[in-house]
Amino acid sequence: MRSNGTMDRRARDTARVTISDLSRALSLTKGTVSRALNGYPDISEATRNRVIRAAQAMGYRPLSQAQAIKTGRSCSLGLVVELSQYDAHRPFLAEFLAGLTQAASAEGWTLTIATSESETDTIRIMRDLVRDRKADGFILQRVLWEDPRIAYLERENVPFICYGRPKNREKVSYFDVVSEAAMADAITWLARLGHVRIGYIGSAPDYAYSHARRDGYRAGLAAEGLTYDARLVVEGALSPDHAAQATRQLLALETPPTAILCATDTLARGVYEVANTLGLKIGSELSVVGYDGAPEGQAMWPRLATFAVDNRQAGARLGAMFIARMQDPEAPATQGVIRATFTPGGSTGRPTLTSDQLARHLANLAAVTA
Amino acid sequence: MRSNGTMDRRARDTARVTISDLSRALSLTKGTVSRALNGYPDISEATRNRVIRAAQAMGYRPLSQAQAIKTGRSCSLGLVVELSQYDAHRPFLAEFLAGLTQAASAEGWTLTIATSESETDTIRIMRDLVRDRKADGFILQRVLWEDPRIAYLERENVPFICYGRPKNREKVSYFDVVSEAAMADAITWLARLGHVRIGYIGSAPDYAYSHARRDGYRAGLAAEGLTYDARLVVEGALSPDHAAQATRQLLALETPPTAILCATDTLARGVYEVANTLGLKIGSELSVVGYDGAPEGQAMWPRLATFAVDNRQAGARLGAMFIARMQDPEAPATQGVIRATFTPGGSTGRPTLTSDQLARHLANLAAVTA
DNA sequence: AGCATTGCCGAAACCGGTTTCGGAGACGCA
DNA sequence: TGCGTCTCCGAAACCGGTTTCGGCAATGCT
Repeated sequence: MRSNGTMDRRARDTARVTISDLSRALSLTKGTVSRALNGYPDISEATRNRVIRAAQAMGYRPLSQAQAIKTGRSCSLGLVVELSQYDAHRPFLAEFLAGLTQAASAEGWTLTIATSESETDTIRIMRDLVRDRKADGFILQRVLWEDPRIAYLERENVPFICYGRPKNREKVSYFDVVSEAAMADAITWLARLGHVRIGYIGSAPDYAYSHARRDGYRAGLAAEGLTYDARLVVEGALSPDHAAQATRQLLALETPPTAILCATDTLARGVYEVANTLGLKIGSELSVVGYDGAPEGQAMWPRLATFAVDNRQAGARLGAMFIARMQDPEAPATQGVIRATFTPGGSTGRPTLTSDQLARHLANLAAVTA
Repeated sequence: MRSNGTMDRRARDTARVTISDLSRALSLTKGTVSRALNGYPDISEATRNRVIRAAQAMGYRPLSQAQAIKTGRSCSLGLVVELSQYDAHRPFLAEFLAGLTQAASAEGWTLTIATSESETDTIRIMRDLVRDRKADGFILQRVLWEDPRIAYLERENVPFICYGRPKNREKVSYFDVVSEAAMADAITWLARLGHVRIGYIGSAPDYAYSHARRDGYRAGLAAEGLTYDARLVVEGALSPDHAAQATRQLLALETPPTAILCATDTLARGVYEVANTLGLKIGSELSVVGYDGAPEGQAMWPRLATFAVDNRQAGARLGAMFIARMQDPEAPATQGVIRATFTPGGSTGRPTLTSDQLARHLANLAAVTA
């Protein structure tokens, strides 16, 4: 048994070709081979090529842990996902990880992932990870408008990159989906259908994306020549329940919205819930638009019109940007964006009732229920 | 700039206390300290305690990468998630990772995660990960009934543990949720409501869980004294579209089911879709039960009755089991299970129509539509 | 008292790399 | 021919640990 184990280890070890094997085969010293492979200028091109060729032929790959103890870099990017009460289920993670790991493994990097329960927990975990050299830096997702993680990492001089655009974004590297454009597009879409009063349910202003989406909503109204009415806006919703309450509030207005734009698909669930219990027909008597392209939107009936986010591409871009940044720390902050793509659904349509008619209809429905 | 970077590195390095620091403070050699901490028998209890106490006081934590190059163990467990066409969105991942990383970090381990696009890709990635010592072993999720990953890892003698129970499970370590019990419970629940003809839509038999759920369905029928009718069973569904087709097939029977049990929540989406387009009232004219407790079930209307799976606990248990196994490789395979918890929803109710009445009703609806 | 054990620790090699330093040889130039 | 310079590589220290080996002192035993 025991001997079996050791035999296996030995078998695996002999399978691995070390820098000593390589140097022996080339009749060079370890040091020379190392410098040749790492691009030191004091190696002639001839021997450098000879070394590289031999390394390739023998299948040599440096053991990153051995490098790490001298260089301090472990070639692994860290991701600490914070499990808050509301967005733990967000399924974007799988696709995002796919992109990240793909970009990482393309460069020979790996992804070290950890989870935390709170903000302070996150920072503690990040500290431990860099201290133990388990991560050279971090990808920050769900960035806050004023993110303590950014403050911490900047102070400690640990490399990082954001998925999202925080408040003071000039010096930080980020990648993001421009959801403000999506929100504006949604307004255009709804306005062309004939909607005049369009409500908005936004999420917590702590998050960076909340700002972008709210701004997009206002920009869209302006572009379509619709007047902004503060009563049509409810912000700070995080769960379907919050959104349901917001929906009831919006529908209780004397001139209620005929369409509601939600900052996330999850919030749209609350709108559906209220509409379904009231007996309001979604897609005609009330139009709804979400954002995220989450599978829950596909589970709704009628299917939720929303904006699909390519989280995989985001992950891939973020990973590539991060690694490039680690390669050349002198380079300035890199920034990039993509757009979300609209995916229509049965949840929008021409308004069959005007705002006034809708108010009366709601009164009737309430009377029937009572 | 450059000097800035090096200064930071030095600052971080001095912050880290090495085994040499510790040995110097104790007036012992590195070797003695190392053996003391690693439980070698040739160290007196007195000095061992002295060392441990000092280590704690000085905040010494061995650098895992340095250990790894000698021991071969990197104290990181690998997870390769395979992004198949259908279950990529499954949101279980976040909770599962939470459990895994929690268990890992409790023991000072980390989680290295990678993604792959196919089965052969997965095995290639696993091979690279152990070769480069980025993972000491693997957690296998979504295990297949006959899983090539298991065959590979057993052959290569790489430690692993399964989330799920494959075909030949005697010698493998696993943890699983006993979905067969849930399926049987679902039958009981439906039978008590008055359902006699209960359909079943199962997923691809490749997956290990498909077997458990199908068996549970049959066991439930037997327990309730209901006869098994092969025509009420459709298997091999992977997407809502497949499930929709299966639903149409079941409803076209001369004596259609008044309730449909689905192997997953995702499949239930297909049932809803057909019912909604036909105008069939879910929860009265047709009852539906799912499995997984996915958020999409909460987005459906009426809310899907399903079985919630505690993926976090599963992750935590799997992580702990794996690490324990690595600590003592001689130990026999460990195995454990938990049960899913039923979460009622509006999708089930007493059948307002018998099977025959439902068939006539469906004929009417079809006539109206045509 | 003499001798073989045993317990406990130091010394040193080792793991797989990186990095510094110094020197041999080729070369240019007077 | 002599000398300085430059190119390129070897030698060796180092990183932070682990593990083997050997020896000294204290014990047990006759």
